[in-house]
Amino acid sequence: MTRPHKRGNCLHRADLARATGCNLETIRYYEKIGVMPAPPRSANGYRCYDEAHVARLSFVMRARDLGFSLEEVRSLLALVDGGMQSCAEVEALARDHLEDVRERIADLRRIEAVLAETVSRCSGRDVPECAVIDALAADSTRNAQPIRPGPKK
Amino acid sequence: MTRPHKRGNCLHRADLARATGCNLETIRYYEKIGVMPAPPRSANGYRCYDEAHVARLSFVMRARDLGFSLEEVRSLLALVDGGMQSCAEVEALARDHLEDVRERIADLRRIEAVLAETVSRCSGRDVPECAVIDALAADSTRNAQPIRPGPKK
DNA sequence: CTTGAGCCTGTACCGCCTACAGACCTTAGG
DNA sequence: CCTAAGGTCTGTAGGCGGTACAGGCTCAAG
Repeated sequence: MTRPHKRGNCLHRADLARATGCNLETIRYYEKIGVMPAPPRSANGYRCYDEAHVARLSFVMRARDLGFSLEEVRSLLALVDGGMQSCAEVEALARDHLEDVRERIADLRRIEAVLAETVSRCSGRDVPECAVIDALAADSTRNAQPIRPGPKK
Repeated sequence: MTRPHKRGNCLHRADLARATGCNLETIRYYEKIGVMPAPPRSANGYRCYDEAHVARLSFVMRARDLGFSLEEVRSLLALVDGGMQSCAEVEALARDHLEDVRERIADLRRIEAVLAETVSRCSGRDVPECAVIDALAADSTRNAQPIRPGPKK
């Protein structure tokens, strides 16, 4: 055994971190913002976690992996904790999030297209003309107003 | 004319904001972090911008729209400012960024697939069983270690 | 006894802004 | 001339989602 500190069947912070793959400090952070409950403490003041905490933090981590914001995670947890009369609410939350994800994908694909097209026009030679710079410098596609638009009340 | 304040042919912060679509406060922020140069001031202490500032900030905004980080923007600007002997360096930067964008898309598509599949299994009825919750609670796919892995090292 | 690991707390920092407080200046209207 | 409205200035706080470090305990092993 390399493990120090006797523990009365309780998991310390590092154990919880290892069990869930969560960063050590993040556990404390989640406690501070109320995503994880403040666990009981053992006599020395150490946090004392159990399997329920492992399950909850794993839940949180999986939700985060799927891109749910902490606010969304909080909502999910509230629905789970609240006896969960309704799968429908959870589903709505997940569908909203799915919509967000799809929008982000669409945004990135637009960016990808512009970027790929631009890069493809690069000569690759060491000359002062640069397609990328030109594309960025060209006053096209951006949504700016003309300067001093005249009497605009 | 609705515009207050006489200006000796100089653009004030709000003018620059309007001309570029940039947020007013962000201009000050970009100056603070060195992405925009500190402009000359007129007698009253107001920042005094010109067309060159409009061009530069537009450049920055377009790069940001394409998802370049401010650090990357700084590099692009340095290459532009440095006489630009080499389009190759700019191209490399843009290609790297394109790679990043593609990876982010791939990540999001994986998330989308899981989310869509999970949501599709929802009953939609007001019942305690919920495919989303089950999926999040199931101790599958995440990269955690077993608790107390015994003598390790 | 000393060393080292692990834990505790609080706080600062990261990127990228955004917003507000409190002061000053300018201009138009009465 | 005075006032009100709006622009500008500065510094600083907040927000997301953490991450990291300093300074101080406790604990177990050598």
